[in-house]
Amino acid sequence: MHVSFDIASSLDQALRTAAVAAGLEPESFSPEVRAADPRYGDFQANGVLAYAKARKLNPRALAEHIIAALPSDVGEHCSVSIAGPGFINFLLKPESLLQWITAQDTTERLKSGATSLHHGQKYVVDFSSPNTAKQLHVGHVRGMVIGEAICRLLAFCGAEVIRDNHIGDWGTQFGKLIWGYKHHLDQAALAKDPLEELERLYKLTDAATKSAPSVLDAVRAELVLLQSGDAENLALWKKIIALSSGAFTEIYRLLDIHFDHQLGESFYNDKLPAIYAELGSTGLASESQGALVVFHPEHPRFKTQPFIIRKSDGAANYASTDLATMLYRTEHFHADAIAILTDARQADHFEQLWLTTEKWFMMTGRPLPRFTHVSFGSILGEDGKAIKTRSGDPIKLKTLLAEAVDRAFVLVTAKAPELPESERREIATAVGLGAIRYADLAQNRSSDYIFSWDKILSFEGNTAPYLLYAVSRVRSIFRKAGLEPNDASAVTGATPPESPAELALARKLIAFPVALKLTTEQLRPHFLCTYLYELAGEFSSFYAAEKVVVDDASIRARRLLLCSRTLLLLETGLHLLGLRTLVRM
RNA sequence: GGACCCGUAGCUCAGCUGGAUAGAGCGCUUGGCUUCGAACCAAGAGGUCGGGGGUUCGAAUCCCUCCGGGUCUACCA
Repeated sequence: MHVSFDIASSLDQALRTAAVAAGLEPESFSPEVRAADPRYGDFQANGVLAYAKARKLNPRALAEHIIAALPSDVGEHCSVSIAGPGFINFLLKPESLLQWITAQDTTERLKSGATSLHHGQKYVVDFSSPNTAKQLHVGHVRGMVIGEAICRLLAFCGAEVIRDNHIGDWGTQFGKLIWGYKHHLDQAALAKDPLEELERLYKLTDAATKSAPSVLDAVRAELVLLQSGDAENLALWKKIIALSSGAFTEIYRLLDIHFDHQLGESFYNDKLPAIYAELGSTGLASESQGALVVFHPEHPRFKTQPFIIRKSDGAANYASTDLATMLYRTEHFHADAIAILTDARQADHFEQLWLTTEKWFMMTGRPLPRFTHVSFGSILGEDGKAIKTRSGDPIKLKTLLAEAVDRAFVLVTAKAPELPESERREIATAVGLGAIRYADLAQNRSSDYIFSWDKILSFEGNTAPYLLYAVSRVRSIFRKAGLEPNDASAVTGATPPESPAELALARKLIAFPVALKLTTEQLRPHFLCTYLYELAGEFSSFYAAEKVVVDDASIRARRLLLCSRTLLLLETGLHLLGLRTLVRM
């Protein structure tokens, strides 16, 4: 065993080797190496317990055998012990901690270490995917920031990532928009603020369809006309798309969100007849109440709840286009994995989509990619209900982001009035946008979360300001010492960590790969957030306990080394999450 | 009715595919700046992990059941 980037994996390998030598059945032994509670060591292996249990063996005795068979170099790097019912604990020697920390000296080095996690896999990530002609609001932000973070993380870990913004540019809302445009357009308002006017038309028509069935029929007719290629409706459609995409781009730029493709629903329009035909000929789809639907008899609910792939009026819906999208991503992009980000309320739809796709691809002999519906909960107000403005409308994303920056500016000005205003503005932008972003990432995406300005802008706790503050403190040390953080000469001659605070920080540093692995395997960025927060915490404790710039050259070098790598991991991690870091704040 | 998500300290949340004495932050109590940034750090109090069964060496985690909250459930996405 050498001190590799991913020590847990090295230990896993060593344990598997030892297990074979000790006479275990290798295919049924999984070492289960994980980061340990610091009280017990750096890593622990729990797999012996399960193996012994299944065979009614004494787990401690079995652990003894495995340890005795471990490759000899494991012992050079860590002390190994058995504890409790049969845990194997590994405590890295300070010299080995130093070796890892010294080696991980640049973002590129970290990336090359992380590459093995998802090397060779091609991911299509579908995120943001707003509806055309509606403004982005607070409900869109979580998918945007989680999606961007997931893309960056997967790419960092070696995957080839294709980012696709699957814009809703073809659905029923266009029936409404076109009908509204034809009957109630206010030209002056359109010239002044196109999105406001389009939104007004949409709301007006939507309300009208609910009170007058004849309007609903008219709206549906407009959609059918559009989807069958009517020239007038097509021209209107193009105009509406152009107006709204400009507004999206503005926000994407502000939040540093990027796409390789924007293949909206309309892109799949000409591919739909083939889908209907295939699903019909394989027998998966059938006619019901005039619509083309798919039932899943083996499923408790979807045996009676249909997946409607073509509406009774012949128009497409999002099941139609999503099926075409699955096919296109498989055949054209050759995706190994597809991840679609939407809020959890669409879980039914994606479960039906996947069940249908599995059967369809199986019956037609197509390769089946992995699929993950990366769902997430809603953002709630402090009253625990869906967050809204006083008038009951959703909060516009533009407004929310502007308020975040404004609030951060007030805080920055209070704490650092001596900085020039331009710099305070810059800091406020990074802190304000970072706070919104981090709040969306730090909590497990499965649950709803309660939005609170005071909480996300606090300098205490698991927040963006706390992490950015830690970064600026490390930078300050180097600035005061007249050094660059990545200056190798400042850290040459570093001795292994010694004091409790040094050791605790060193041990947190080496756990970075575990956090990356968890995050990208489960597509849950909060694992990385938790890790970075704990790292910043260990740094703060270390900083309070030990003076870094001391006279003794070797002590100074080893503490500067710890600072340098803390900075590297914090900045790398925060950038992967999409946050901008600061030199001063 | 059915399905899915959630229920952990007063509040907001972690707890990594069953592991060691369940952890943070806020709030509360107390201590620490003439010393690299105190927007910080250290210490303390605070829990029947919604209730009840079960599976086993071991359960916040898995199974069953009940309670409470949310979401979805045929032509919106």
